[in-house]
Amino acid sequence: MKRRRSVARAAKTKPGKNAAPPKCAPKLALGQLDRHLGYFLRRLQIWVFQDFIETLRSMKVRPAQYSVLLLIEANPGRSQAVIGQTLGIERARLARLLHEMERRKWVARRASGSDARSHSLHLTADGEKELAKIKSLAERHEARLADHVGPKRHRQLMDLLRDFG
Amino acid sequence: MKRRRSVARAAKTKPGKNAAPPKCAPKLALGQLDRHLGYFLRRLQIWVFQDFIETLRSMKVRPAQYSVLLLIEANPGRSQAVIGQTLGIERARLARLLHEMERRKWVARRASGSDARSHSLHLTADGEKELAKIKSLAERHEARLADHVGPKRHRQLMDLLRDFG
DNA sequence: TATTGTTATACTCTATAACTATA
DNA sequence: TATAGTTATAGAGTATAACAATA
Repeated sequence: MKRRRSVARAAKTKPGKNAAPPKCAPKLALGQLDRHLGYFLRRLQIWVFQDFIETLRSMKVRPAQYSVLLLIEANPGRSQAVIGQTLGIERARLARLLHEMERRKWVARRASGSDARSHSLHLTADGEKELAKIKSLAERHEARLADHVGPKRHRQLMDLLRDFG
Repeated sequence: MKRRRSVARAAKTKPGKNAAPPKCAPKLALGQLDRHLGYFLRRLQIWVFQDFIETLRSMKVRPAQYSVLLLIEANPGRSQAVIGQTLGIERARLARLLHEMERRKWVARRASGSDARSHSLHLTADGEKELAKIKSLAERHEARLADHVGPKRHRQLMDLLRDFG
């Protein structure tokens, strides 16, 4: 043993794959984990995020960005505070997120008429055009998800989760 | 406006609350978000993690650590590779996670008899004692979760999510 | 005094690369 | 050559603190 303190210093020799290989599942006992809804929720959530990110890689859009774009589209002119509260995104984080989307010319922050402190958020023409493409990829992702869990289970989960909260 | 470049430099005056206030929900239109299972999955997942972390704050145990402890308890002697694959935790991250748990004297890494490269993982007596406390707190969290979504929905979600995968 | 948006910092988590010891 | 475990680093995401402008 003794494998510590002897490390890489940006030597760069070969690519070297390190990602978790598919392999056969080892099938361990889950113990108490089997009684935690959060565990199963999280397993599926990981799958969803990975598939979403993979499916939308060409557009370089992450789940949080996508949700912000959709919310601005459905509620143009609202403030950052309201968008952030609805999605549960910290206003500090949302500020940086929007800065990036402004840089990409997808979103415009205009002065609010009623309150000089707040910005009113809008999609640009470019943003709307790009969002159309993004939405079609997101639909492809959703179809894959329905296929992954089974169409019936997909519908049941949607019903259960949507009409609470 | 013009609120950029004029910033804090560890001035430290007052605590100042910055966290998202509860407030009344602004009730925005969700648009296409309403058709994405991942969105609702994530909303609930965020609630679960926050409640779990809060409930187990006194033990300083996070969800990933908890899942590793349970899996070692249910499968003593297995290797890091197998534990990590089962939980979907990168081996790099698991190594640091276990380093921390070893420091706390909850987990012991022993040499494997069959393969000198791998470690076999076990709970220490201390680890088992602490895990008992942790599990009782985790049960309290699970009860709160059942209360949050409703006992019936909790059971339905568990059934749907458990028997797939 | 409180709120909106901003920047900064620290920590967790994920992903990847590179290294060692061993197979 | 491949695998198990380690360390390092970079990027998201979360949480918190502090600030300027405004209410």
